[in-house]
Amino acid sequence: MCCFLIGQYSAPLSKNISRFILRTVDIDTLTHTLEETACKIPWSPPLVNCILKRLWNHGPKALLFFNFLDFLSPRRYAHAASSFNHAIDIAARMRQYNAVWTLLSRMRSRNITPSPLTFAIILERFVSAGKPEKALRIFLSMHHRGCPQDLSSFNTFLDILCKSNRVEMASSLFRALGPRFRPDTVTYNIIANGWCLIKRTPVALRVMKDMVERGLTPTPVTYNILLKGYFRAGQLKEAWDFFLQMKRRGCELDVVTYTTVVHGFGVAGEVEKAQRVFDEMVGHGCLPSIATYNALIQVLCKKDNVENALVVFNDLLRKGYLPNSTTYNVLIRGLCHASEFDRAAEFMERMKGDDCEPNVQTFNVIIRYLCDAGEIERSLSVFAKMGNGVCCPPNLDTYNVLISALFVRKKPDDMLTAGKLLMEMMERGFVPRKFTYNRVLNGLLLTGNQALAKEILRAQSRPGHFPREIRL
DNA sequence: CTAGGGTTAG
Repeated sequence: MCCFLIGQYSAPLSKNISRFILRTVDIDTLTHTLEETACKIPWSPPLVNCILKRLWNHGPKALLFFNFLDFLSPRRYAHAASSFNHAIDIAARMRQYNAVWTLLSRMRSRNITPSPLTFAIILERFVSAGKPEKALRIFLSMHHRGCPQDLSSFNTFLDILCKSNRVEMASSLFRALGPRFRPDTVTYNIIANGWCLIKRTPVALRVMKDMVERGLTPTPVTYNILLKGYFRAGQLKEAWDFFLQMKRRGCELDVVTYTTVVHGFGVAGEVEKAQRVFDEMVGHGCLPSIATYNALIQVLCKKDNVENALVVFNDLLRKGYLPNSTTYNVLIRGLCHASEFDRAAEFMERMKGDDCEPNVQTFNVIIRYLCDAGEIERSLSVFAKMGNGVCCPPNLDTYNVLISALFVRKKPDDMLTAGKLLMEMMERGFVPRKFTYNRVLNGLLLTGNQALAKEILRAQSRPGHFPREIRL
């Protein structure tokens, strides 16, 4: 009963708590209030995870909150493994690697074994921060930290490398360690997909052949990977032939296959062909999913016109499909692209009715297009609608788009705004690109904003600062 | 977060 209630209320409760945390600027007030109210809140892992997700784009506060709960007596609350994973993910994204290791060892001292997921998170962050060799060392030694290496963690690591365009490294690792882990179909699919991601479809085909020679049977997933690869590489004819061959040979054509083809032809400008494949799939016993609709809508927005996309949107509603946030974001982008900002705003309102709240992407699209149209003020007011980060915290993209837009007109005031945004993003735990950082700093110095420049320099010297370095 | 399809421009 108790669990049921907590589960039921954890969404609104997490919203209130995370709003309070985001709103409170003063760290001592924050800590005191948390201390005073902690005993009245029914902490549970789902609730804590919910809050951590809402604080995702404010890393320092997320870690502060995590840390606060971690120091309550274990009788009152003890973090679950999943919460540790979230905290580790957040720390790693802020590139606070010391904090990552501290959290990992604290996890073990609380008798929680780091799971393969914990390591997947760590490996992913190191690879995407441009440190694949470091990631490799971590992978090779993870059994010393309580997590065994097996085929599935090997596959995960290969996949992480491939998704960050490190196929060559994945491939040589595959050759070197393959015998030890006994690769399966999944392993081969991951590597083939890796080559497809960098448009090397012939190599992907070779991997597929190797797989067959090794006695493994390709699955529908394998074929879909290759099919998508041809489209991505711009090999339309090969893609079409491959699709026909799949049909001829009686391969299972599933909804993913059709979505790939609709999207592939559409973005290549062959809208009619995309539409035809979309129309024929039902006759072949395959119902479109919302993703298929999203693909078609995006294609019409990009290569045809928004009004036709809206026809398809109304059609899916009539058929009883539930649009998701991607559906709305695609349409909103289409409307923005046609400079229909007011109608875009209408759709943003409409989202709320369909229980998909506008998300960061929604805001980012509108902010981006407004900036492109030179409407900086309007863009900033949409940014302010993110509730100063209380409703929908901005992410790295939001700041990047806005800051670079502030360099277009040569207004001194814009530099001041850019400086404030840079300061804010750093307070929220984002690591600005060197280029952005230097550009804003120079801009501030040239426009006589020495004070703010100094403040930024001070903040820079203590990374992850809010309002002082988070101690773990 | 052991593999495949929809969101961001160029």
